[in-house]
Amino acid sequence: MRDFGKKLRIMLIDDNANHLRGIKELISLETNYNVVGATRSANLGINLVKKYHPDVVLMDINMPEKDGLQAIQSIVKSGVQTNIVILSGYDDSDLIYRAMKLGAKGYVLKTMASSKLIDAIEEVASGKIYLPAVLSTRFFEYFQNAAKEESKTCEGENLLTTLTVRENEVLELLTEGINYKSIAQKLIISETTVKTHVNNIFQKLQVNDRTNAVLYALTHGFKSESSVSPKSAMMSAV
Amino acid sequence: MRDFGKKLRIMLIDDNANHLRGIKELISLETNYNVVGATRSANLGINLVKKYHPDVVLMDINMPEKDGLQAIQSIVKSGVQTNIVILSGYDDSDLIYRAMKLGAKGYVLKTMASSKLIDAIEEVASGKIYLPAVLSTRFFEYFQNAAKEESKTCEGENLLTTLTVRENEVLELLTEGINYKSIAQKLIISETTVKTHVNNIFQKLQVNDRTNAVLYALTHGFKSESSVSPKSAMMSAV
DNA sequence: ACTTGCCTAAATCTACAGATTGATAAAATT
DNA sequence: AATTTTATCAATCTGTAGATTTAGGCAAGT
Repeated sequence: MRDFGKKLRIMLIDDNANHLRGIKELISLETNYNVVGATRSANLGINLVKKYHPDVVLMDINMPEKDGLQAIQSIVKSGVQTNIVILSGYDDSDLIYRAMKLGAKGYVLKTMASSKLIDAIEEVASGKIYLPAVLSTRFFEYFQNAAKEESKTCEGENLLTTLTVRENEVLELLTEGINYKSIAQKLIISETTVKTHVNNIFQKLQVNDRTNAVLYALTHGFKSESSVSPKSAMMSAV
Repeated sequence: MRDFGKKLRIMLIDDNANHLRGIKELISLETNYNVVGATRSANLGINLVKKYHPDVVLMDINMPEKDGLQAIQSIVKSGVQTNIVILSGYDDSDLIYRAMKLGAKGYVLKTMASSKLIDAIEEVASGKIYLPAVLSTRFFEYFQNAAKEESKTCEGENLLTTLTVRENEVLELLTEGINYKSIAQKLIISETTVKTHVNNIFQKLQVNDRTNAVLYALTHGFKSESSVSPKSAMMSAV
């Protein structure tokens, strides 16, 4: 939680000198903020963040030297506890999506009123997310679209449901890339029995080999019985 | 875009009779809304939505008969163009996450001021997302956490980067579950060359067979060169 | 000129995958 | 009681996967 007794330490990163100065002046007007760094270089900015651990980082996302998204990643990966607010000229849904996915806590357009920037700083500093309604809508455009695409692969008579309990067990081991012999040992049955099961699985999943069986399983939401917590495994797009 | 000349057609689904009545009365106070249906049954509600195509569906997410999340899924799957606003007593981050992922356009807590509900209706009816700041923060708690978990699997010296261009091409075909002969035909090289590449891939990825190579590729964010648009493939958690 | 890395390829060989057929016994359905 | 499904196993056979070794051509860097 934010300590109102102390000034918020803020870091600015923007390759555009004019913007940098403008923002700096804007923030200087606020008595309870303290600009601990301002730089036009993304790489330098990242190092400064690591050194000074600011409460909030205001960062442009369009920088020539280093991609803003990469910069977010670098800072997040570094483990420094800070709150990144993206300053962007664009409201592309996928840019917003990626920035937020990488761990940005706020996103503000440069065209927005400067008061929004102050709002953003306050919100993220107190552990909240700041994403104005317009940008939130943009974000969800991408997010829900991606989710829809994904759900398509799970649709249409999921053949996995036709598998018996035993076949599920076998398939689970198959998806771990284990060979017949090891599967037989793990399930304490003979290797030929395993082969029988695997063949039945192939027929049910309408594939010809284990690689395709595993692919089918993974792209159709196969979950092992044992795994209680459904591991999230959203991917790519980053 | 919303046509302000016509009244917004609204559907209510809430298993709690008192809530249902309360919301109905609340909405009736607004002159430009038209409640085209109100039911305590989730299943009936879904059918009513299919029949009457309301502009907005206000739906409780805690219903005994059918899970609210499933209800969202049913409506979205049906292809009916409508905007679902979730009414919930809980602000669990994963509940919000799942509801939004399934395609809900708004999320309002029952404890919130009734004016928020009106706001939500207006926003979603005009194609926007309505997610109050508190709930947005909750949503991103889950979202960013999931993304972090995911990124872990991609971390640590991604061996995929060590692959040559050609090896990448071969690996891509491997991940499609194609055999040596077909790969050779597709790349117009001999089968033995393919084997050589595959063996090199195995060594680089530190695996012994194609199944494990494919598994490694899929769990470490393998992307083919050709795929321009990064297909999102976020999964599970639903 | 020399080294290094990549793509290509052949030959050989072992081991495992996968197809096929057939059979038994228990369990669940009807 | 009769039938179907499931789980188990055996034997056989073909094909492919994958390991290994050797090697030529080619491009890029030292």
